[in-house]
Amino acid sequence: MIKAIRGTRDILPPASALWNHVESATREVCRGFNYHEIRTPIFEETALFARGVGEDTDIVSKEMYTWEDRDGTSITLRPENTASVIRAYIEHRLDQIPGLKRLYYIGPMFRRERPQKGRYRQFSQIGAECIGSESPLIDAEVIELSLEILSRCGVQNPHLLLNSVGCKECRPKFVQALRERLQDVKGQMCQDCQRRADTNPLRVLDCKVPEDQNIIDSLPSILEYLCEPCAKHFETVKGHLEARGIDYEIRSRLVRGLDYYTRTTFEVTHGALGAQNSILGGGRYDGLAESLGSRVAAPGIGFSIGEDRLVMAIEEHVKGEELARLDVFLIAMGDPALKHAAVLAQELRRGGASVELSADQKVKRAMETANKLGARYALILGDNEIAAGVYALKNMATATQESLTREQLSAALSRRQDVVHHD
RNA sequence: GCGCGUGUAGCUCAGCUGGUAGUAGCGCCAGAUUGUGGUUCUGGAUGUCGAGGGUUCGAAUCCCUCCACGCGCCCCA
Repeated sequence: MIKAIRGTRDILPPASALWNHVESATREVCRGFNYHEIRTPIFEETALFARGVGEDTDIVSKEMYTWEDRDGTSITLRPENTASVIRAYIEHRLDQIPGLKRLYYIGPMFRRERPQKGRYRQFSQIGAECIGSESPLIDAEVIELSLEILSRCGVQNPHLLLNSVGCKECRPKFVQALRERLQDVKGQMCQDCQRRADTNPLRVLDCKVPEDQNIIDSLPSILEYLCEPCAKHFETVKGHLEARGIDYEIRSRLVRGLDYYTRTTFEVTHGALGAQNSILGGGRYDGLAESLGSRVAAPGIGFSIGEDRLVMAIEEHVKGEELARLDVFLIAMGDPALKHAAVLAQELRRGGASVELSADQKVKRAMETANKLGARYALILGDNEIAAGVYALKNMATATQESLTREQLSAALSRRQDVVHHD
């Protein structure tokens, strides 16, 4: 039997209801911030990611799904979406349209890594980008948006980590200083760090080996090397976050894996996600457009949320079963009742209720089914009801049943709907 | 890509040092006088023991390879 390939998975009901919940909450929040959806292709020319994300990153050097198209073009399934968004921005000259471009996206990304909990080869990201401004006010807005999405989706206790990685003026000076310092101390560090000290000194800062922490604490901090404009930018971002009542922790060791980041970088972690505790990552990318070969500047900042991890973070207390619960299981007995019931089902659905018409006319069997489906109500329609012009509505949880007129029925169900929709 | 671990009915698992799978729990199906479920009772179905190969008279149990999943590393969402 053929199975889903490694690192991919099916999302079935009722779990899929959680994904819908997350996505509709996202869309609502984005609309509130005036961010609008952009849909870019799932595959692009390989060069876009190589140049955008960076040749030396792990993503580009070993994690992309790349193949040669029939005309010889190298094509890659997108491993992330920011490069595509910037490409679209430039391609469609969105800089010529008034106002900043506030965009969001939801969709699958592909990276060929070893799958484990919270890491898949096809995974979904929810992201947003604000393009066209270098203002630190925008940094705060984007961070606020990201946290608001998490909050509205039901994530509890997110922890925001904040840093600045400087710009192309000041970061090289820091890397140089770090490299020099590491030459003196790397002998006392773990094997990995000894290797990183030469290959990618910034990565040393991310080391989690307990014995290395004291040494890492003694290493130079990027924040001490920020140039005047970068330092000022960072201070202003912090001020705007505080004005918004957003708590953050400065984590000068926070280095992100994509080459395009400049100045502000941030990450949100969440407990109980295992080794992949990062639920959201983002940062500013003022030089990205230029590195894609654009003559048009497109400074911006954005983030992406791991949707799989977001769902994982909320599934303890947000239940798909509840979100997907059937409102009404409609039991009709006899042919006239069945036809009457079909029309009633139409009306109730138009009123916003979910309604399943029982395929079984035996009340006992149908009630069993209603119970197994977890329906909120069983609605019974037989000769007695038709003769009396009423409907028998049974609350499955309380086992209470009442005879209602058509109007009373609508009222009873719409009251219920309000509750449902607020969750 | 590397290391460790796991893989038995739909799900959770039992199966001791190899002898040919379990009255297991939950679920599922059918019944207990035909307009009422969830608790009860009775009966029933279901597994190529992850896949392939090897050792053996004989393997779910030992060995090899592969696959999937979990944990960690690397890295990231």
